[in-house]
Amino acid sequence: MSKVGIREVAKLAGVSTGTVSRILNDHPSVTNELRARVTAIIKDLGYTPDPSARSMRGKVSRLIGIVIPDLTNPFFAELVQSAEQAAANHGYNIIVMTSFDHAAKEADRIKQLTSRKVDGIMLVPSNDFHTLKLPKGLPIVVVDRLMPGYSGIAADHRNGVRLGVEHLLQLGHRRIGFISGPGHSVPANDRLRGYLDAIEQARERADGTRMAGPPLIAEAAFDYESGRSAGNYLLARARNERPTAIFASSDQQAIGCMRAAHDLGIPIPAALSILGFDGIPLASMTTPRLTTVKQPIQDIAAAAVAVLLNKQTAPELDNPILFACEILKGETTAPPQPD
Amino acid sequence: MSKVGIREVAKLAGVSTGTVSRILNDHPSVTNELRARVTAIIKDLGYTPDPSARSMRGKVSRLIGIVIPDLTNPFFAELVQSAEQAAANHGYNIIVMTSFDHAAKEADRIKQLTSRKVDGIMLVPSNDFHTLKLPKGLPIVVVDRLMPGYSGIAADHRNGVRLGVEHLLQLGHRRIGFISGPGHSVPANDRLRGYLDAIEQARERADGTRMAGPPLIAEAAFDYESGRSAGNYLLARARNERPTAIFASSDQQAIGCMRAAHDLGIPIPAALSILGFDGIPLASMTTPRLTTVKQPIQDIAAAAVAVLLNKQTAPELDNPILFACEILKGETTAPPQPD
DNA sequence: TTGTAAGCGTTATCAG
DNA sequence: CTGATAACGCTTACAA
Repeated sequence: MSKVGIREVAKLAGVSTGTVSRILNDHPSVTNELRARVTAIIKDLGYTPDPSARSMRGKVSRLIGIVIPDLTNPFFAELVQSAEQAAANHGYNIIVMTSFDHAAKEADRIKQLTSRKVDGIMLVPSNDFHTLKLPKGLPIVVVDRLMPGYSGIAADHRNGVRLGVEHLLQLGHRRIGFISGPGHSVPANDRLRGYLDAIEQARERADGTRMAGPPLIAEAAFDYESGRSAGNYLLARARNERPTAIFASSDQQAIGCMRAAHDLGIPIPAALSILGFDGIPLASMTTPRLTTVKQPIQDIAAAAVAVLLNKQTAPELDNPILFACEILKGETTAPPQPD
Repeated sequence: MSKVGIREVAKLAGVSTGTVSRILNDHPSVTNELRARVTAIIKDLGYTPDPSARSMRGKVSRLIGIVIPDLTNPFFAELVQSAEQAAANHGYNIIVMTSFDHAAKEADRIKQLTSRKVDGIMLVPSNDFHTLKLPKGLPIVVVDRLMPGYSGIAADHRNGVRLGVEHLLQLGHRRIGFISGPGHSVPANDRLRGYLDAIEQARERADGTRMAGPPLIAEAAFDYESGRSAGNYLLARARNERPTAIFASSDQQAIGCMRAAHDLGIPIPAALSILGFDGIPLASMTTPRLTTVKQPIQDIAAAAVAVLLNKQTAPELDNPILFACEILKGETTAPPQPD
C-alpha cells in the first residue's frame, strides 16, 4: 500500500528516477508526451512523494510555520484558519505555535521552526518582543503587529479607526470617547493615532462646533474585562459631560464596555453609541449587535502566504502592505440624544 | 551557524556518529560518562538534529496532525492550543488542518498527514463522516465527537448534562426545556440522552410533583442563530405553559436563546433560567453571565496527546476515555417564579 | 559498550 | 531531453 516510491514509478514507466523527479517538480525540460504517460502511472500507482525525503535532499519542506500569541483570540484563530486554506491551495501545510505573548517562548518556537526547515514563518510578534534576532535566509513575514525595522502585512488600523470616527461624527457625535489598547502594542498605537487624526481634523473644520474637552481616552488591555473597566471610567460622570459615543480598540473591549453601560443603566444605542474594532464573529452575536470596523483577515492571511511562497514580492522594510478596513454596521451606533 | 551536523559532534567528542545518535535517542546502552561529555559538546555546538533526516531514516517525525471541523469555533481553538502545549512538552509539533465539516476535505487532509509521516493524528470527525477508511498502523485518536467503532477521548457529555439538569431541578424548576444539537451528531445525542436520563429519574422520584408535559425539546444546529430560533419556538406559549428553564446543548445556542428571550421581553434569570454547555470564554462575556457546563478541554487535549505518544494506553474500542464536566456558575440560573 | 557502514527516498549534477 | 549517480543527515543492524 505504502511501499511505492519513485523507483517503482520509474521502472513501470521505463524511465529513470531523475525524469520522474523532474516531472514531479514541473521542470520545464520534459516532453509533454512523456510527462503525460508518467503522470498517468503516478496516479495509477497512487504514488505520493515522501515529504521527509524531499525536504532532506532538496531545500523545500512545503511547510509554513505560524507563531501567534494566542489561538484563543478569535482574530488569530481566523488568521490561522485562512492561512491554512491559502497554504493548502499551494500544497503547503501549517505548523502552528502559540507564544502566549512571551518573548522567550516565541524565540524558542522560532528556533524549532527553523530546525524543522519550514519554508517560511508567519509571525505575529509577542508584545514584549524587542531584541529577537530573526534567523537570516528564512523568509519571515510579520503580520498584524508590525515592528519598526521589519517588513510586514496588516490591516490599515490607523485609517480604519479614522473611518470609524468619521462614522460617529457623521451621526452627530461630538464627545467621542476612545478605549485605547495597551501602550506598548504597535497596532494599539496605530489605532490611537487614527483616533487623534480624525478628532484633530474634525476640530479644524468645526468652525463653531465645539469638540468637548474632558479626558476621553482610556488605555486598557484588549480583553473584555479591561474594556469593561475602561468603559466604567469613561462613563463615570454627569450625562452632559460623558461621551455620547465610545470607540473601542477591539471588539472584546467594546463588548465589555457594553456591559459597563448596561450596568450603569445607560441604554445602547439610545444614550450611548459603541463602536468596536476587528470584526470577529462574536460581534454579531451580542445584543444589540455590535457595529464594528472589520479587518480583512482572509486577505491578510492570503497575502502573507503568497509572500512566503514567493508568489508575491515581499513588502519593503518599513513599508508594510496595508489592507483597508470597512465598517460592519450593527445596532450599537445611532445619532446622539440631545443633552 | 547551521552547518553543524552529527559528524562534527562525533569528531569533536572523539566518538562515532552512531554513539551520538544513540545518545540523542536515549538509547540505554551508553555510558553515563560518555553521555554527559557528548551532551555537553552538543549543547556547546548548538547542534540540533535535522528532523527531516530523522523522520526519513527513522520512523519518527515528532509531528502530530490535528484535523478539526472549524478553528473559528472557540472550543476547537482551545483544544488545538492545549494540544500544542502538551505536544511541545514532549518535543513534538502540531500540524493543524480544518475540514469545514466536509468529509471529502477531511479524507484529503488525513491522507496528507499520512504522507507527512506524522506520528499520530488527533481527529474531530466531520459530521457527515461515515465511511472514511482510517489508515492502519497510524495511531489516530478520535476526540470530542466519538464515533461508534472507534476508540476515543471526550468529555462525558451525558453525565455533564445530567449534572446541569440536576442543578435546575434543585433550584425548583419542573418545566425544563432542552435545545438539542443536530440529530446526526454523536455528542448531540449523548447530551440529549443525559437530559432524558435526568428527567426520567426526576419523574420517578417525584411522587406528587408533576413534570410538565408539552414538547420541551427543540432540535437545532449548535450555532447562535439556531439557538435563537429554537428558543423562540420553546418560549412561544403562555407563561404558565412555557418552560421556566432552558438547557442548551452549546453555549452559542444558549446565547442565541438569551437573545430570543430578551426579544420576547422575558427577563433572565427572573422569569427564565438558561444553562449552556461547553464553557467557552464567551460564556463569561454575556450579560448576564451565562451559567454553563464546562468541558475540561485541557485534560482532553493532554490525554489525546499522551495516547498518541504512547505515554498512555489507548482507550479500547467502544470504550472511550471520558472526562467529567463541571458547572460554571454564572448569573442566568435562579429559582423559578411562581406561575 | 561502541564503531562501521549500509541505506532511507529524493533531488541535483553531470554526462550522453 | 534524459539517464546514471552521488549526496542529504541520520538511524540501525551487524561486528568488534
